[in-house]
Amino acid sequence: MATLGDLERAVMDLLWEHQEAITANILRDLLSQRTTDDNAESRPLAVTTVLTVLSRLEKKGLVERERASRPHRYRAVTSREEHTAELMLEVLGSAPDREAVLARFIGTVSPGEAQTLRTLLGRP
Amino acid sequence: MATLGDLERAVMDLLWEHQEAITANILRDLLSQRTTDDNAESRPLAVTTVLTVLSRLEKKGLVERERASRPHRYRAVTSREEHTAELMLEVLGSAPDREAVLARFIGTVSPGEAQTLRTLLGRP
DNA sequence: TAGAAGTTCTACAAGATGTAGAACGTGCTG
DNA sequence: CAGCACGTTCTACATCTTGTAGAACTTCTA
Repeated sequence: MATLGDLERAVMDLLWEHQEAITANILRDLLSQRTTDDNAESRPLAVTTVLTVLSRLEKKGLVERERASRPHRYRAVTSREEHTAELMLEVLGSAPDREAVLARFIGTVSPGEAQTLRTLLGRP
Repeated sequence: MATLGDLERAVMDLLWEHQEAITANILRDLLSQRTTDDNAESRPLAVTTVLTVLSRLEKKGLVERERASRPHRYRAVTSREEHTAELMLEVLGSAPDREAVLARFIGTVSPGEAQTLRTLLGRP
C-alpha cells in the first residue's frame, strides 16, 4: 500500500508544493506543463484521469478534498517530509535488527547530514 | 521495483535466516510450516511456485543460486540489514528536503536507538 | 429548461505477483 | 539401453494495482 505509481507520485509532488488546496483542473495543467518540459510530445491528461488518481490517493489517506467548494479542492494530508519519514519507519519496521539497520543506514549519510543528526540527537 | 510481495518477502526472510544456501524443496517445507503455524488450513505450496518466486528474486538481484549443485541452492545476495538500509535510502531519496525528513525520522526512534545513533555518529 | 462544468461510474490495458501444470533435461537402475 | 525419478524451465492464468479515459449522472445558471 505504500508505493505510489508515477502519476500518483507526480500528483503528490504537486500537492506538496502547494500549501493551498487546488482543483483537479489546475493539477492537470501543472502535470501537462511538467510533462511537456521533459518529453517532447504528449497530449495532456484528461481531467477524469486526474480525478481518478486523486480519488485513489484519497482512499489511501494521502489526500483530502474540500467537498464544499464546487470544483473540489485537494490537498495533501501530510507534508512530504512527514510522509517520507513515515515510509522510512515502515521500511525499518519492527524487526529485531533495527539497530543493525540503523547502523548501516547512518554509514551512508553525508557528513553534513551526520552533523545535522548529531545536533538533532543532542548530547546525552 | 523495490517492493516485494508477501510470498517473495517470506522467501527472503527465510533466506536471510539461513547463512547457508538452501534448496527450493527446503524452502517449500519451511514455508508450509510457517503458514501452518498461523493459518488453520492451507495446502503446502508446489515446488514450482517456490522456484518461480526464486527466479523472480534472482532477476531482481536479491537472490543468487549455485547452479553447480544439482538441486540448485539459493542464498540472499545481501543481508537483511543491508537490504533494509538500502531501501531506507531509496525512500529518503535525493530530495532537497533530506534533512527535514531526517529530522522527522529521528524524532520517532526509541531513546535506546537514539543512544545507539549518537554512538555511531561519534562526537564531532 | 437546456447547456456547461464538474463528479462519479465503468472499463480496459499493462505490469506485478501468487500459483502451478506441462514440458523438457539427465543421471541412475533394472 | 529404456524408462523412471527428480529437478528445472516454460507457459498460463487469476488477481491486484496503476494509468488512462469515456459514459453517465448532478447541479447551477443563463
